[in-house]
Amino acid sequence: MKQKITLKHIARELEVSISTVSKALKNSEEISRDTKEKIQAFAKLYNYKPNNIAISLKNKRTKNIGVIIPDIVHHFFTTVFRGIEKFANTKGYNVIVCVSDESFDKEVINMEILANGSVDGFIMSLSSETQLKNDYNHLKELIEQGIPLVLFDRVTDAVECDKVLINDKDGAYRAVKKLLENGRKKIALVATEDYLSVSKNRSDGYFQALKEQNIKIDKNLILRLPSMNSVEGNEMEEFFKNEKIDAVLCVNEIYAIHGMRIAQRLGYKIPEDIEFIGFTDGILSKFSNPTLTSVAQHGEKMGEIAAEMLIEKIEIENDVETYRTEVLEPTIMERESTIN
Amino acid sequence: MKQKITLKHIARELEVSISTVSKALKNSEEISRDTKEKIQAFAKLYNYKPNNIAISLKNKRTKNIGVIIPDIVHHFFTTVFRGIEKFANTKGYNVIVCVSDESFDKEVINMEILANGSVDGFIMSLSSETQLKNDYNHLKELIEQGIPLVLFDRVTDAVECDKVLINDKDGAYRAVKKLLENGRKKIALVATEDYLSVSKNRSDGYFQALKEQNIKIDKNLILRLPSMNSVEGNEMEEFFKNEKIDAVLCVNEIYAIHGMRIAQRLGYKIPEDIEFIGFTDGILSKFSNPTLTSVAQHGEKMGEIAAEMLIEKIEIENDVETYRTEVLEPTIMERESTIN
DNA sequence: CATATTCACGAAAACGGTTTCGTGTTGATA
DNA sequence: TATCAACACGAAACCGTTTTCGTGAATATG
Repeated sequence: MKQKITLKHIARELEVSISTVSKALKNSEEISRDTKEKIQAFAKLYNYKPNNIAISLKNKRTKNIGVIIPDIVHHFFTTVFRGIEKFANTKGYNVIVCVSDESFDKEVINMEILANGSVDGFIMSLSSETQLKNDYNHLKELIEQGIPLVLFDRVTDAVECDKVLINDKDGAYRAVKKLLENGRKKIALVATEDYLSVSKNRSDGYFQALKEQNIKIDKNLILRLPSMNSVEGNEMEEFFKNEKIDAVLCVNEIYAIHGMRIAQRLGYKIPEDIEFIGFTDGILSKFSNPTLTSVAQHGEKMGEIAAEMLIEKIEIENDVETYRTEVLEPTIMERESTIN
Repeated sequence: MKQKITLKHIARELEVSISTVSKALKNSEEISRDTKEKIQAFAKLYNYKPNNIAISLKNKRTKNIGVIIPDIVHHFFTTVFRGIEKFANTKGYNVIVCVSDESFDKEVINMEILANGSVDGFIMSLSSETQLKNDYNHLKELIEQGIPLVLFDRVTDAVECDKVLINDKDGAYRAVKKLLENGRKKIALVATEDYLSVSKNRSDGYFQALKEQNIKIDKNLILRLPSMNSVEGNEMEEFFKNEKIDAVLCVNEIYAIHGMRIAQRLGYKIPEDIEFIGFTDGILSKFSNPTLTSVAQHGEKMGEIAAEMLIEKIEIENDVETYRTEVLEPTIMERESTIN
């Protein structure tokens, strides 16, 4: 087992000082050609690589960024992560991921652990519990300490920092408008509780599109489900039985796919009898039967932008406190579940 | 912007030495009650938290583990990652993720970067290019340096280290056996090229099950596709047109879902005319139409075990070089695409 | 009263680098 | 020959901890 070699080893072996070795390896003008060549050759031979931790301690830069997301087994978050990772890598940064599991406490703990020197900044999307509690002190403290933070997708107005999100409201608005243009009259909305910022925004878009056409909001056409990622229970089945729905906007893929299956079982033909549009243009939308028209959120792009914003803040010297909010426009991916 | 406080600050403020502060905060017996209380109160007031980097440098332990996977936008890998992250967190470890993107070079580079002090050990799944090149020197060097490594899922016999994988061959074997028991005669296999260890093992299970029933392998019943995650081109369509296939085993979900759609378009009824079984029991299997019978790989469990193995190796003092290979048994999740 | 213990704390080294500043040697210049 | 700059290198501080060892003062012991 050959141990990692350090400057000290090289210095001792070559009978020079540590500083000389350090300078020689950085090709400093201070050191003579001969000495440099000797040291560099030796270093290459023994495959010397500087210790990242020591360098981090010295320049107070870790070249790590912390990413805190509610869930990793989730197509949208992984696409964002891919964007982050790609961009970060090109800039020489590594990514430490923590999963908050939609829990406020975990979010806080993860943040505290990483904030003590492990990372140079954070990219995060709020856990649902955090949004429910509406408590953002951990984020504010971070900013107080001068640690850069970029929020994406699930953001809040309560803290001032860089943000990147998609225009959820507009996405929903355009989706509903499309359904209206297709002649649909009874457009349903399947959403989650409103404390989730994205769900609220999407609902707002739905309302606006209807209002513009002077269509009264029908509470019976709106279904609110408790959990984001599951469709346990038969609320949805009851919902589709009771109504003469001819189109549905769902705030995520799972609701839409599940809704389509129920509709099909109940004898509806998609898209002839009932049209479906979902959010989160993920793998399910592309492979479902029929394929699902879906509002694409451009996760990878979002990740790239978030990483770019963060690294810019990290590497900037002066701390002018100016924050940007980047809003991406969603794209409606038309597939078989709507008439196009 | 309040700066992070250090031992030095506390020492200066309270007019004691740094060592005294350090000891007091660790509740050392060496320090008097009075002094300890004073220091601890001060530290709490100013929210002192030790600097992780300094501690890492001191004890040569980062409490970070590096995870290198071929892709993050991939259900199986994310479930494994979740298992790793969960277990690691309970043990006080953080996880740095790098994506190799199926590229050998990226795998090597990511490894080298992290190996210089950033992590205490690695968990990884080989990139396809690495398996194709069959070059594992980067792994061997790692082990040479005494850095623990755990390989999962896509492993190799060429390097000695801890491994955790599922019995792919047996999963395929049992899947095919089930199809045979259902009376199927023309069972097709849709796989990738054989250099991917998992695809090869699954093919082997397919062969074995057929051989046991003295069924001759029919090359026309085997389709090999170039890419893991895409189904571009119409090879599959041609494949299903030309054959009198009555059952299909696919080495992943995407192939299976795509195959089912084509079969349906061609007028087959699933599962009456043709049965489908896929691998990777992911989100598609649960939500496809019909739902897909699938070989579950227990990714989360796999991740937990990998993390447990790694952390054990990290924290063990003596370096007895004894390696384990843990083999998980897959589970066949029966759904609508087969007759159960 | 002299010596041995205990107590409470500080000095300093160490982890592995970077960087500033000082210094002895060389050759050029006056 | 005395002076000076350039050259090539080393000493030491520093980043923020931990930990060993030493030490002065207070107390206990003979």
